[in-house]
Amino acid sequence: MIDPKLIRQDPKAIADQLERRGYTFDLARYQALEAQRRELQMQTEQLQNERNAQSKDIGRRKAAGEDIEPLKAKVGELGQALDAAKASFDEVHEALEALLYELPNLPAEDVPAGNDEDDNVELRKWGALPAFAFQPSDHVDLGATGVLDFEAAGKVTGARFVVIHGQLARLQRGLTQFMLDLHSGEHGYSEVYVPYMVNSTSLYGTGQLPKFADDQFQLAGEHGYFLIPTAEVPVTNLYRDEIVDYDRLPIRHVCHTPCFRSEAGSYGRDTRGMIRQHQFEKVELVQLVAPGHSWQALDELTSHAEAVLQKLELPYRAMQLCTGDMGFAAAKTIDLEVWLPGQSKYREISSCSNFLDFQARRMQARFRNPQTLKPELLHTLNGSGLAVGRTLVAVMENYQDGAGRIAIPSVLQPYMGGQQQLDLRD
RNA sequence: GGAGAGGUGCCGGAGUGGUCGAACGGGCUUGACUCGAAAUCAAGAGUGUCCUUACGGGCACCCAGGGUUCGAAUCCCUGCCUCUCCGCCA
Repeated sequence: MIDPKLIRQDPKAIADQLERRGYTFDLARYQALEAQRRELQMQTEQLQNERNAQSKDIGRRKAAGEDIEPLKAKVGELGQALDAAKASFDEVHEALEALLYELPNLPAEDVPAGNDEDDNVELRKWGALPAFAFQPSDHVDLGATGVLDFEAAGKVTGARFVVIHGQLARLQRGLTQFMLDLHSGEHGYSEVYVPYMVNSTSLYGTGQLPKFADDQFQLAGEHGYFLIPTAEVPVTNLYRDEIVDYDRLPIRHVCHTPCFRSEAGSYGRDTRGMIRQHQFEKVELVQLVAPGHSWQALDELTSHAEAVLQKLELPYRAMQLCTGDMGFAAAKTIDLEVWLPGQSKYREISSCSNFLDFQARRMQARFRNPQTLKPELLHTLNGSGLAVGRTLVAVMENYQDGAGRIAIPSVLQPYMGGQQQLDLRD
């Protein structure tokens, strides 16, 4: 969440910055609530002060053997006034908190203004687009031999799931292994295994709740746990309510999990194939760093995700998201889009964001400043490195040979028993 | 699933109704000693929040939420979590 002090200091400036990303901050409502909060809080605390003082006095007089009954009655009345004041304060305070929890992060200054993905800015392109001597197929047609079975998934579960068979399933596993090995071996990330279900507090921490409850899968039953929409949630929340030593920074984790998303509100989109599924595999990069290091960390994290695409020799471009296309918690986001010959389009395969202290404030994820010895909020970042399902799609489409086979990128061959190609008809 | 024990500050660990934001020990900071370090000695230091230009002051926080009371770390209820034993089980 945005620093409440900052908002109090200059609500108009905050409203202006939020307006950049298309969010209208209800200034009048905020200012009314804030004025009430201030008044009621001062009143409540003063009453509390009085009650505390008089109760202590009772203690003293009792010890001295005095008659305390009249005093007890008097302080009892004070207590009732206090309860009433406190109830009003709680109500206003809660409303104010709710308002603040729904505010998206402020976009960083250098984020281009815009409404949607059409206003995103291309930062760079990498790799030559593959030239085919034939009309390239998309992954659905390539997998139609049965290795990608959407019908079976529909029977077993429903729409937006997939069953992957044989060598292709192995290739997806190989991709996952390759990414984990690369990030942990060469990029300095520590691998971590986490629960695939989380409690609601964790989702508040990273910002999926309260606003995006519809995007989550919640389990029935007494716990009401949620299936994770991304490893970002459990991994970042590892540091909720923690004060980490400065010399442990930066914290870097790589984590492979399945991700579960309801995809509410995207009913008509990407219904074909495995681009948009309710369940997909992802290797996630998460960093927690000292403030002041986070912008550099974002560049590094992005380059780590790019390294995967480069080693797989998949052409891609890096896009800076405009204010209107960024996620709720992000101050700045760079998307990586991989080339998909089957669609003749670049499609998102990674999204790398700096959240500054927005998530850390919600989570109270802090470190101890070695100079002041005081706890301060960390900065959090994350990015896909990469979305494995979509990477599998990209490998299939870019490495197809027009005869039902796909070449296996050389970095993946060790994970495929040394095979150089894969026959989709097997 | 059954039975029991427990959750206190950065860590360990006292505290069973008032003067307890919390003994004691460790760790930490500063100073003394030292060429320097270690050891030792002395002093200091929780977190959040509100008011205040500041100085300073208030309030809250002993797992969480309720309750009893003039007053709760301490008593009662509920929940969550941890540990031990029995049963079951991948």
